[in-house]
Amino acid sequence: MNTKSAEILRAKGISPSVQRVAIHDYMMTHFTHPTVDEIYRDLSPIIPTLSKTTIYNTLTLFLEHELVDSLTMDGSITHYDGNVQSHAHFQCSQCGEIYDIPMPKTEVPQLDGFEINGMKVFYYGICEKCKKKEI
Amino acid sequence: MNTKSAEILRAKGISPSVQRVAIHDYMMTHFTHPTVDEIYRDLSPIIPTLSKTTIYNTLTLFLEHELVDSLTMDGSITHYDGNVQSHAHFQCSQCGEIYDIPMPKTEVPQLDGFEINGMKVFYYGICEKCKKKEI
DNA sequence: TTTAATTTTGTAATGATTACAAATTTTACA
DNA sequence: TGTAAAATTTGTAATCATTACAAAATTAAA
Repeated sequence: MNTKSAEILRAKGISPSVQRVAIHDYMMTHFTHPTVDEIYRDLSPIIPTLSKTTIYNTLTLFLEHELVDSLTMDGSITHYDGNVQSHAHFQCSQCGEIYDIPMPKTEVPQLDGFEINGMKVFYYGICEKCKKKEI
Repeated sequence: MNTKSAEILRAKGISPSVQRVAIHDYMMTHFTHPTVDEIYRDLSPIIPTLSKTTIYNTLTLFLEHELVDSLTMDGSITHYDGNVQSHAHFQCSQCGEIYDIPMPKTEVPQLDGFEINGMKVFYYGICEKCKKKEI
């Protein structure tokens, strides 16, 4: 039971159950943009009764409290990101890996009457590793 | 049978079947970011035997030939866009509608050894229509 | 404690997408 | 033009991610 995660949850008014603390701690130590399945695979050995429904519920709760972010870069699987600082993402179309990259500076679009409260920037291409394999 | 669409397909080396021409023509006249279901709903009265599988296959083919673009803004449904010119998108979190907006100018990120060949920019917020309803 | 509220769990349902094989249509060319 | 081969479409079934839901377990409150 990670005390740091428990405190962060309590500070948000979220009661720190074993599952929530474990998932929060996982997200704070794995900035690998995991999917629900990956989290389940890694945590179920530690919490044998853990169910995927709990992971879905918990991540939705964390999203509402802005403790995590979600991204769907390829139209099928939702990835979660424990890094909620502003940054962009790059996905390699060869190996599928998602990399964090700095958020490019942009002017805020002028949309009269629209309220903007979020932005996601995705880049696509081939990563260095896969580039090297090509040769 | 739209001649213009048939020609565009032929120019790409795609044989212009009735279904492909109809779907292409639909995308060139409905810049509403339709889903497969919406396309199916609108075209099946015209082509009664049309199947969703064909729509999926055709859109995948069009994606490969860069005749359309796809976007998954909310993690669940894939929307297709007949406008392949560079532009960004805004989705209203209230009504779900997707708006085209100009692509903001950005510096290209410096990623040594990475090959970038695509970029997607999504904004989220509340659109003018829903803003007015709030009052 | 006892009760109420919250949280988790497992199963079933849903919804989008893909696999696949049969049927149909199109294309190539004799 | 006729025929065979290739390409395309179709419908159904399967898959995969996600959600619904109600029962069980846990936690909090009185």
